[in-house]
Amino acid sequence: MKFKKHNILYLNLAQLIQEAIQKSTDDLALNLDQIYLLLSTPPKKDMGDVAFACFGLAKALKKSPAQIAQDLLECLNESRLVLKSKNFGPYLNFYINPAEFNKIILDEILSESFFKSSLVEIAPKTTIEYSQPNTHKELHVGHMRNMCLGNAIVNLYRYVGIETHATTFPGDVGTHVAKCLWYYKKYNTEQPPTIRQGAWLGKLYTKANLKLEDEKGSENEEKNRAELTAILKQLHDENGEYYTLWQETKKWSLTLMQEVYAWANITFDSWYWESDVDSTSVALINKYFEKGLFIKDQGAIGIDLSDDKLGFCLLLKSDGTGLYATKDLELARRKFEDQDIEKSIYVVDNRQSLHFKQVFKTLEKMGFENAKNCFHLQYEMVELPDGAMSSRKGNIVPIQKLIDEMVTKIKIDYLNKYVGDWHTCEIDTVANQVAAGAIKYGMTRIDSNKKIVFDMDEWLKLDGESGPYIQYVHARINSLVSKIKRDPEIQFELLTHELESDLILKLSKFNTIIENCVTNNKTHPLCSYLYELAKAFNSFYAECSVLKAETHELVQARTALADGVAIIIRNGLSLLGIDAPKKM
RNA sequence: GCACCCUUGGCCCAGCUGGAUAAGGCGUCUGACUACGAAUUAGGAGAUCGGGAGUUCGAAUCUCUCAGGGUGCGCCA
Repeated sequence: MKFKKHNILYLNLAQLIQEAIQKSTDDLALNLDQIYLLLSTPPKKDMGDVAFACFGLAKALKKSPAQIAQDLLECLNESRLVLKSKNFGPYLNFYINPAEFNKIILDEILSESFFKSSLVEIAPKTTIEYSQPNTHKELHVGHMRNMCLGNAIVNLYRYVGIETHATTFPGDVGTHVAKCLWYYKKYNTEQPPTIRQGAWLGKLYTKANLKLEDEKGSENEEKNRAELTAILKQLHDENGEYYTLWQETKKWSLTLMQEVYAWANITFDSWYWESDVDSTSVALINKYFEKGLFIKDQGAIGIDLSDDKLGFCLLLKSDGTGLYATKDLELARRKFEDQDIEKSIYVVDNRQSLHFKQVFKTLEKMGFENAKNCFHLQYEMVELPDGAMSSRKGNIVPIQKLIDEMVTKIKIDYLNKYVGDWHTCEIDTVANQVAAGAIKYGMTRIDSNKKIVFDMDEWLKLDGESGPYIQYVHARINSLVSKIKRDPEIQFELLTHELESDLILKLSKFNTIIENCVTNNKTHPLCSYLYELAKAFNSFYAECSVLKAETHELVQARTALADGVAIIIRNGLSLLGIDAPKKM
């Protein structure tokens, strides 16, 4: 995808520099794109607001970068956006003219037109698949990372103007289901609870595993295996008591997923169930086997990808049934053909790296043109301090446990003071919004290729760099802004304090940060940005009084600035799937 | 054995599409509230960016190599 040059300041300065280069030499013409990309931020405020590094021109001009910076300085035209320019060694730095810049940026943000235009020039229609939980298992904080990441990426893609289809692919078939039902029918003595049956079911799955593990090597091992095979056959043939039980219990798991999605405010444009692609995926493989693309080896069917250094990809077991890759091929076919998409993104943890390489390569060999536009967006796992989480072993932190503890903690530590003052339901709403802020920010703020070691006590601490810190700034601004009646005309040029211009410059970079997130499929740059913005506001707030500013006009201008910060925060948090409460 | 990912102050983490003095958070030490909402803020101490080599005018950033940690590699999903 290709982005427009949407940063007004950078575009303006790039044009200015281009003119200066043309004026100073005939030998060299840099295009606007190149100059635009060479602009950066100086390390210190007193060195200017934007820097142009001249190193790249040195070779072509046969002059030192420092000399070039000086020469360019002399050739610079006037610009209303630039107060002054100065060379610092090899850098040509610009000081923004607040009289002009403040108004351009804040007008756009306050009218919200800043967020409305598409940032991309070319945008392939994209499907993003995320959240592939298994039924009959409990959702844990590892699934939460996937959901938060996937949802934020979808939001970011849509924000920049890419037509995006969000889809999910839950696993409702397989041996894990058989194990769970086996235990339920034969050994469970408890009555299913009336609420959260899905979580209870997940615990049965763990018990089933422990029992099977326990009886390994005993006289029961063979019997257990035979029983599981029989259950799988019933599920496959779609009849029998286990099939009925499967239908019932699958609903419980679905309810669990829907509760969590509803809490996290996540929706999908389509749901693909694994059971749904099961039989057609086998047919698909057989079709291509007959065409001669796949080979039979030791009774099983697969594709030899060793020429591509991807080993052998097994597609049909010797009993004729499919595997994970089998279903992913059929699912990909449906996405390409049913949804008419050009690009396909899979948000799945990095253990599946080889799997997706094999699937994408196989799709290519099957003749799908868009196979080259498939992308595995991988992320590292969420682990516990004593190692990996495993539903099989039962050492997991369930999502609902995290949510419950977080909500409770927020009510006790922060919202208790409003009891009697606010409606109970209002406290409840805000507690959930703040909990979501903490959890979603926590899940998206770390680079996706770093693992997260989950420690409940650490997560419940809400100070420092956190979602609630940013939400708090928003709430505080909301309270501030509501105290002032706004004039129709604001004198933005009055905002000349260092902390004010710093804030405005940061605000202007919002879309550039988003561009960075989308090009790299990352969420953490947006998190860092919002935190830095919130922090910069707090510094401003501590130093510059808004309500007690010296003049009426300055009160107005600062209020408008604060409002602009709140608007950026609100929009930025919403891309992370986080609400910004008006009070908290 | 092969492949991929990670390694930055006591702990966590940003910077990695090469550039100016490596940015934050937690913890720690010292200050600021009868408040424009302290879920806040001002400041101090704390880093040979895992080791080594190379490319470059310039490397936390790119290449190679070594070490440590993690993950994956045909009948689970």
